[in-house]
Amino acid sequence: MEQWSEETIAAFRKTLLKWYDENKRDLPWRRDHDPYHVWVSEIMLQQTQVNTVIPYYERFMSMFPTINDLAAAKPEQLLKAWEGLGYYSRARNLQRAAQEIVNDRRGEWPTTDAGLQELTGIGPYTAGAIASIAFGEPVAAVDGNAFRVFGRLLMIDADITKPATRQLFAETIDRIIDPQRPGDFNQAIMDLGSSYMTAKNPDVEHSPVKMFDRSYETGHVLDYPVKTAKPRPVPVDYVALVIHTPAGYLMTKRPSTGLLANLWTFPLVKVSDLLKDDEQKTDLMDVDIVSRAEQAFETETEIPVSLALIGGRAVTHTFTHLKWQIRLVSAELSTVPDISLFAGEIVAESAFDQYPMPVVQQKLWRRWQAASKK
DNA sequence: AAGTCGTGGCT
DNA sequence: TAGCCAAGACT
Repeated sequence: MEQWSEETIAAFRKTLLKWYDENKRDLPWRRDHDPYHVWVSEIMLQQTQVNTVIPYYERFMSMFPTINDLAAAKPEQLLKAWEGLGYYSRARNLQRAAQEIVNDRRGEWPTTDAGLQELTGIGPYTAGAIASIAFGEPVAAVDGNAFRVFGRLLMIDADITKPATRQLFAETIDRIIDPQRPGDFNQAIMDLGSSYMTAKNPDVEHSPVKMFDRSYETGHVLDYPVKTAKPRPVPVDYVALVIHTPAGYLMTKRPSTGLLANLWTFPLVKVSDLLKDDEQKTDLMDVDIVSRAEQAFETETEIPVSLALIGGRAVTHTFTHLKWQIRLVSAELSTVPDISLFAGEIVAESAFDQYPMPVVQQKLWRRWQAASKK
């Protein structure tokens, strides 16, 4: 990898910050340096694009204007505000950290990189971002942009998917960051990484720092940053149970840990759980799926139902590591059953907007609506 | 160290 | 389409 002289570092800072001063994006969380504003935006922006975050951020700040409002909010209200944004543990950890600050620290923020990392949900990147932007600490904020920008500028050959590599980048950037304007420096790197130095279609020719870009000079822009590919999502078959009663639909709240924690969906049964140990999934016809789902459902709930398969292709929903393929089966009940043994509620359609539901449930609902209107 | 944890955009 | 990719943290 390249090593920059003090002169090069000084020139880079000047060039980068001049460009930033003239071209920085006007984003809702850049109106001030309030740590609460910086923090909420940084959590939302984890693995999420700016354009997706903006409306969530605006709505969130109107619902929870201060950290005290967030600390005191009902968890279900918070989850509703996060609905559709994904990585829902972020919302839970956000409130935990708010309570840590409000209750344990008398409302006083830690003001250092190290202190911020002690808060729930704040890791090395987010701590660096808050410390530099809100508190002026000259510390790197090593996110995907920093990996990409400095990986290319300096042609750093370390694999960024390996945890140990983060330290190498942090040490490298800590020597380059402008100690007078660390927050602006880090944000300038982010703006650069989302404009001229994107992953797929970079425009280095017009980049303000192209003179500093060793990968451009040598024709290896797209070879950086170095990373190993992630495994493909694993297909998993499910059956969704659409139980309609005069009072509404049977809905379940997912467990408080794991995928889509605490969100509400139609009851979902993994098809492999319906099979005997020696049976192969491909041996079963759809009618078998229905009868077995029925048996499993009544065993668990004692709710008498007669299920019918909703035809057509499965609803598919892909997560980072899983690909759910869901077939719908339905039952129309003329009376409201006793669900006291069932971990869920019967929810009127008019009350759906009060329950946080993941996107996959919204897909199932649309498919059910389309099928039931035929 | 390697898996887990969402969603939408883009090619 | 299928496969990346996007301001990561936690276990």
